[in-house]
Amino acid sequence: MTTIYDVAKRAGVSVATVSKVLNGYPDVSARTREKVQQITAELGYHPNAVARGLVTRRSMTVGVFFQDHGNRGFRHPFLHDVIASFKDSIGEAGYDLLFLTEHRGNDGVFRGFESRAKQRDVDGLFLLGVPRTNSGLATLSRSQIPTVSVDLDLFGPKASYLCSDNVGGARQAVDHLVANGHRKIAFIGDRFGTKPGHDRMLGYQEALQAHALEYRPEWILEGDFGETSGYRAMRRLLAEAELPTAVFCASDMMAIGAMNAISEAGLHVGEQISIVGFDDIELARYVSPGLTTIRQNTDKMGQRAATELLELMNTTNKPPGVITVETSLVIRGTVRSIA
Amino acid sequence: MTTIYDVAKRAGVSVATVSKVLNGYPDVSARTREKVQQITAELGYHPNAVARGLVTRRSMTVGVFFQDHGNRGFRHPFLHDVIASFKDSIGEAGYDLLFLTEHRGNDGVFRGFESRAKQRDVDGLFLLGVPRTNSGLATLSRSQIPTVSVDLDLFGPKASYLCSDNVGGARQAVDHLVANGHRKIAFIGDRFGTKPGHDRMLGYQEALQAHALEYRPEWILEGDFGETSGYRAMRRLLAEAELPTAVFCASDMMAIGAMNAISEAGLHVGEQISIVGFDDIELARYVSPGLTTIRQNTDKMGQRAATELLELMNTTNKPPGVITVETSLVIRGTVRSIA
DNA sequence: CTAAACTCCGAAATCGCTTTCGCGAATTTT
DNA sequence: AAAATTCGCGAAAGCGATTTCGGAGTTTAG
Repeated sequence: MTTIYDVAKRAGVSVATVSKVLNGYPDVSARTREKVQQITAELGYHPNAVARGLVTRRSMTVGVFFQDHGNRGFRHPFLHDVIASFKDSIGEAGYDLLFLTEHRGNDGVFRGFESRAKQRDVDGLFLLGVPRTNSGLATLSRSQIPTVSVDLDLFGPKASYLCSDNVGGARQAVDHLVANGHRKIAFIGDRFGTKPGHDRMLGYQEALQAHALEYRPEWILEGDFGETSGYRAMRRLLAEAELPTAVFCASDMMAIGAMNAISEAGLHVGEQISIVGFDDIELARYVSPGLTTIRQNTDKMGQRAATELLELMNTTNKPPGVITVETSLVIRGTVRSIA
Repeated sequence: MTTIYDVAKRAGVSVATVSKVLNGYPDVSARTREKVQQITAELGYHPNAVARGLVTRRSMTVGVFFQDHGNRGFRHPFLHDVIASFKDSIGEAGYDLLFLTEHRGNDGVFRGFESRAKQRDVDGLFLLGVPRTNSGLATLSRSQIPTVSVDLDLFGPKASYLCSDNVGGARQAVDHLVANGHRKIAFIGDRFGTKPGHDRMLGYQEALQAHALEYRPEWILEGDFGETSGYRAMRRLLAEAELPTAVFCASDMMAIGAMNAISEAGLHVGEQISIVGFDDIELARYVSPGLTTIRQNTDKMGQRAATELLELMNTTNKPPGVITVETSLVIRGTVRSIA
C-alpha cells in the first residue's frame, strides 16, 4: 500500500506538504503543487479515508439501519426506492452509506443503534423500517447523533423524521371515492399503531366527517400491511350484513389481498366494489384491473431525507424537524363511478 | 467521546491491558479482567472500529457496488434479494456493508472501483449489476482485492464470480416446453452479451439440439431484459409467417412484455402461445395467468457469495473460482400441454 | 540598507487503538 | 535455598493521515 510518506519522499517534500496539496490548502507554491500531483498520479496514490477520518473526526459515512424483518419482497420496493434516492443525493455530497446491523459482538454484548453508530464512527444515521418497539430507539433519540428516520416518529435534539402526508393522502383517497359517488366506504388499516397507519386512519376519519359520511366500526378492519392480512380483512368484511361500495386500504399489498378475496367471492373489483390502495408500488400497475392508489413520492422522500441529514450533520444548532412529503392520486381501474 | 484511555485511567490499568481484555487475550488476571469489563459497561464505552481497523489493517467492512443504472424497479428486486441474503450471511461474520459509488473527488479526479475500495479500506468487494463495459473492471480484476461479482464474469487473482446455472436453467425451460409437446420454440434473449444472456442462449441452443428441434434464426429475438423490449420482440415475432407454439424469454420482465403483446394481438397466453420466463421475480405470481418460469435461488446466491468472499478474504492462497447456483422450474399458468 | 511582511514549507503532536517485548513478581522446579 | 519458569502487566512504537506553529528565505516598505 502506498502511503502519503511514499508520495512525500518521492516528491522530495514533507508529508505535511503533500497533505496540503491534497486538501487544497493555499500555502503551497504552484511548483510543488504540480510536482506532488504528478507523483500522486504516478503512484496511483489514494489517501486513506479511514486514517483521515480518525484525525478529522468526520468519517464521511452515514449509517443505515434498514430492517426488513426477513420480510423481503413487496413491502420493500418502497423503502428500497427511498434508499436509492437518498443514496444518490447524499452521495453527491461525498458520503458513503454503511449498512449496519444491530448485533451481539464477539464479547457477547448486544450493540444497538447508538453503539454501532459510535463504533463505526458514522457522521449520521438513516433509519427505515424500524419498528417502534425497538428498544434502542429511546437512547438514540436522546443522543447527539444526527438522525433521520422515515415513517417512524423519532424525535430528539438531533433527530428529525420524515414521512408522506399520510393524513392528506388518506383524505385524497376518500375524496376520490366520494367524487365518484361512493358514500359507504370501509377502511383496512394496521393494527400495530405505526405512524403511517395511524395517520391514514386519521385522514380516513377526517374525510368521513368532512363529507358527513357515517362512521361504521364494523367497516374498520385491521391488517399488517401485507397481502394475506388484506385478504383476511376483506373476507371478514364480505361476511357483514351490509357491504360498503368501496374500501380504502392503507397499503397496496393489502389492497391486492382484498382484491383477491373479492374475486374469490365471485364479485368484481371495480364493479360491485371499488378499491383504493396506498403506496403505488410497482405491482399496482400490473394487477388487473390496475390499482387506483395514493402515490408516495419516493424520490422526493429520499432527497428531502438527505438534505435534512446534511443540515443536521453540518450545521450547528440546526433544529430537528418533521418533514412531510406530498402524496398524489394515481387513477387506474379499481374505482367505479356510481354517481 | 470516551476512549480507551478513559477506561484505563478509571480502572487503574494501562490501555494495553484494556485492549487485551477487550480482545480476549489470555495474559490478564481474572481480577483485572472483571474490573475492566465493569468500567467498560459503566462508561458505556464502545471501542472505535475505525481506529482499530487502522492498526489491524482489517476494517471488517465489505464494499458493495450496486449499479442500478437509474433503472429502479423490477429488474432489481432480484439483485436486492441477493444483497439482502448476502448481508445476512456476511453480517454474521461481523462484517458491515459499505455502499460505494464511483465518483469524482473534490480534487476532480475520477475514482473507480479499485480507488474507492482502497480509499475506504474495505476488506473485500461485492459487485452487482455492473455492466461489462465499465472501465474500472480491468484494473480491478488484476488487483489483489478480494472480489465476488454476480452475473458478471470477472476473474482475477482474487476475484471469483457467481451466477445461476443459466445454461442449465435455459435447458430446463425448453425441456419443460418439449415435455408439454412443443416443438416450435422461439427465444427472446439479450443483445448486450451479458454473461447470463449469453448462457441462456447457449442452453436454449443445446436443448434444441438435444431434442432435435429445428433452429430458426427468425425465431431468435433480442431485447434488453426490460418489459418493453419483450413487448417489441414479441410483436416482431407475431409478424412472422409461421408462429412458434411457445417462446422462452431470458427474463421475466421480457416475458411479461411478451404476454402483453400477445393479449393485444387478440391471442391468449397459455392457449395459442405458451411462455416461459427466467428469474421468478415476485411479479411472476401476480400477472395473469401466473408466469411459468425458471427460478433463480437468490437466497442461496447471497449465501454462496458471502462464504466465497469470506474465504477469499481470510484464507491466503484461496484460489478464486466460479460459483454456479442451481435453478428450478416453477410451473404456473403460461404453458399449455399440446401433446 | 534595514525592518517589516509575506511565502513556503516541515517538525511534531495527535486521532483511538493494537501488539510486541521486556521486566519484575510469583510460582514452580531442581 | 537457588534457579528456572510462568504470569500479569505496561512502555512505546506504530497504523496513515491532518494541522498548528514557527522558521527560513523573499519581497516590499521605510
